[in-house]
Amino acid sequence: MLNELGQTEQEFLDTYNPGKYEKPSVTVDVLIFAIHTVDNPDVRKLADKKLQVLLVKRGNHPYINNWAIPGGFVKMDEDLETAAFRELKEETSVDNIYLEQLYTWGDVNRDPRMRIISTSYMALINKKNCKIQAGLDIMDANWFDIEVKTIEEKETEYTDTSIVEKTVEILVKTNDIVAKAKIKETIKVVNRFSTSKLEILEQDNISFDHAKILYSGLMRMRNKIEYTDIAFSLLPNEFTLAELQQVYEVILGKTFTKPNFQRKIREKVLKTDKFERGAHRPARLYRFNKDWNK
Amino acid sequence: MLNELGQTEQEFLDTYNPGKYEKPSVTVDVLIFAIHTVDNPDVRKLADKKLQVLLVKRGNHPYINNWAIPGGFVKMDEDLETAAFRELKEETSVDNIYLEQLYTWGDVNRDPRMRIISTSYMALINKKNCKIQAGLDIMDANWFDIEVKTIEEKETEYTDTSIVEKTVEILVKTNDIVAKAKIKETIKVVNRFSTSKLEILEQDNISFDHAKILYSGLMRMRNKIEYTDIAFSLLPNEFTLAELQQVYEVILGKTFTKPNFQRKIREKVLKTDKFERGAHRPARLYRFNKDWNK
DNA sequence: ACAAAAGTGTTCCAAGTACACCCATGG
DNA sequence: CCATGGGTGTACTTGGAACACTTTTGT
Repeated sequence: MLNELGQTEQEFLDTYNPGKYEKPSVTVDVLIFAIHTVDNPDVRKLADKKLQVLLVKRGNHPYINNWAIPGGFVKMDEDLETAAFRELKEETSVDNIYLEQLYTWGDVNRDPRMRIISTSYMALINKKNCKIQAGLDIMDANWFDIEVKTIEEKETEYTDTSIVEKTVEILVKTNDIVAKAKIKETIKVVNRFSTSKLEILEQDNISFDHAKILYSGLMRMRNKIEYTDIAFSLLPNEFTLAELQQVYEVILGKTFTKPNFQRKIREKVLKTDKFERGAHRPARLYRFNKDWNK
Repeated sequence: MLNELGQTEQEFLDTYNPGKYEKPSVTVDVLIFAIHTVDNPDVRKLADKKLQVLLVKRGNHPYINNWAIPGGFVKMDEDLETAAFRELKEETSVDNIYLEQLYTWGDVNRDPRMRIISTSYMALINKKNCKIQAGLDIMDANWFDIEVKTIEEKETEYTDTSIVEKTVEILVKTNDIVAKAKIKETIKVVNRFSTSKLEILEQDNISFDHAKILYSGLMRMRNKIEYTDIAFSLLPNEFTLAELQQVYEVILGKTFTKPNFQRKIREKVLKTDKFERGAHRPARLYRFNKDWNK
């Protein structure tokens, strides 16, 4: 089969010039989430749990000394997902993890250096399996507690259109570092078509559009925890039902009553014969039932 | 604030060389779905509905004369989403549409010409609003009926691992063109971690990895129709409940009973005073209730 | 009249929600 | 003994699935 120039496929490929056009750079950014357990000095009280994200400090312009989602350029000889795994390993050296592609961010001016298109991934890890390693050109890496607050929610109704504008504040912090951003989410419904848009209104100590990436990762997590297994990726192989409940609560930002929660997740777990140690009244340990959706 | 070389941000940006590393090309591919109504000569019988996708014929190597998802390179001065809208408009010239980012495909050897990373989008359109336009380097564009058949589903169970391998055949066809592919989906669960992989086993008359893109678009559609509004994007502003039911059935590949379906979508629609015309027994027209989830 | 589709009601079951209660244990 | 959390049962409500039935209209 010949093309319009009378070339065979081999001839076409041999003369093809891939450098003809200017190209954007491509990076991967990996949101690494974990649950942090805050041990309580009073044994009778339950240990608290917090949702955390791993951020790295930028060592160069732009956003020098601000915090960013770990990531880097995709190499020419590695798949996109391989690049994400590589970035993840450079930070955490985990063996077995959950990694999911989230979204690709491609606005023209996301990065002041040049056109960069970035595919974001989300990793959920069990903190006991990982040690944070400082990367090469990274000055520092740290786990940040996450707080999301809705500041304002406004709805405007027209005949065939409705616009919902929601302003949220994302705050991430360690014991002595704070970074934050104010984000506006606009959901517009015109007739039967809905569109959604994210904007950064203001930000402090957070780099690029990373607050948007973090926010959309959190929202994806909230959605997926309801109908998938992802909660278990944040826990060790064996866990108590109270721990599992805490994970659901900290991600969804709401509370459940114990009997109802246990019925809700009944099919997703299997009893073991083991019990936790060192607690007030040791609770039974459970493990994930991989056949729950059959 | 100075970096390690003692540069200010402006100095850094002025001397920054974006061409240092080799870069992949970036494209967008837009899956354009629509519902086709097959009018029935017998007025007393209900018109049939089919799910269709718009494909274009490749005019050059590789995969010359095979069919492909419409798409093209992202320009340096346009956002990723803008590029997707541009591609969509080049094919359909629609005014108001649903467009959603699906997934970014970044395997090293997706394209024999060079390294291409492609972000796929999904558009759902109402066929009455669009005329197909042949693009510039496109020989032909056509609506294809879609059929998905599960060929085999095999499950292997180990102590801590289970592997589900599902083989499906995707067949797209017009009156005189057929293209098809066999795809294997592997879902592996190790302990509490699940991973999923798509492979093309064989394909005929379909270009690149586009069968994978089409398959994952179809699956996304099936998932989203259950908890979102997307079905309405495929219909005109006013529709009968039977039409809406047909859309659900054709996307999910299963049937509903009328009373149950109507209760299921009761909250999502609003009655109008109008009735359809020309039917055996004209049915009431409904429209989308944009406030259904309040 | 009858075929085909529009349109409505009733019953059953499963999953979620609210709430009430007893049991075990460290301080 | 009592605070704190572990563990269980019961009743109510909601949404889906199955099925039975009446009404309207072109041929």
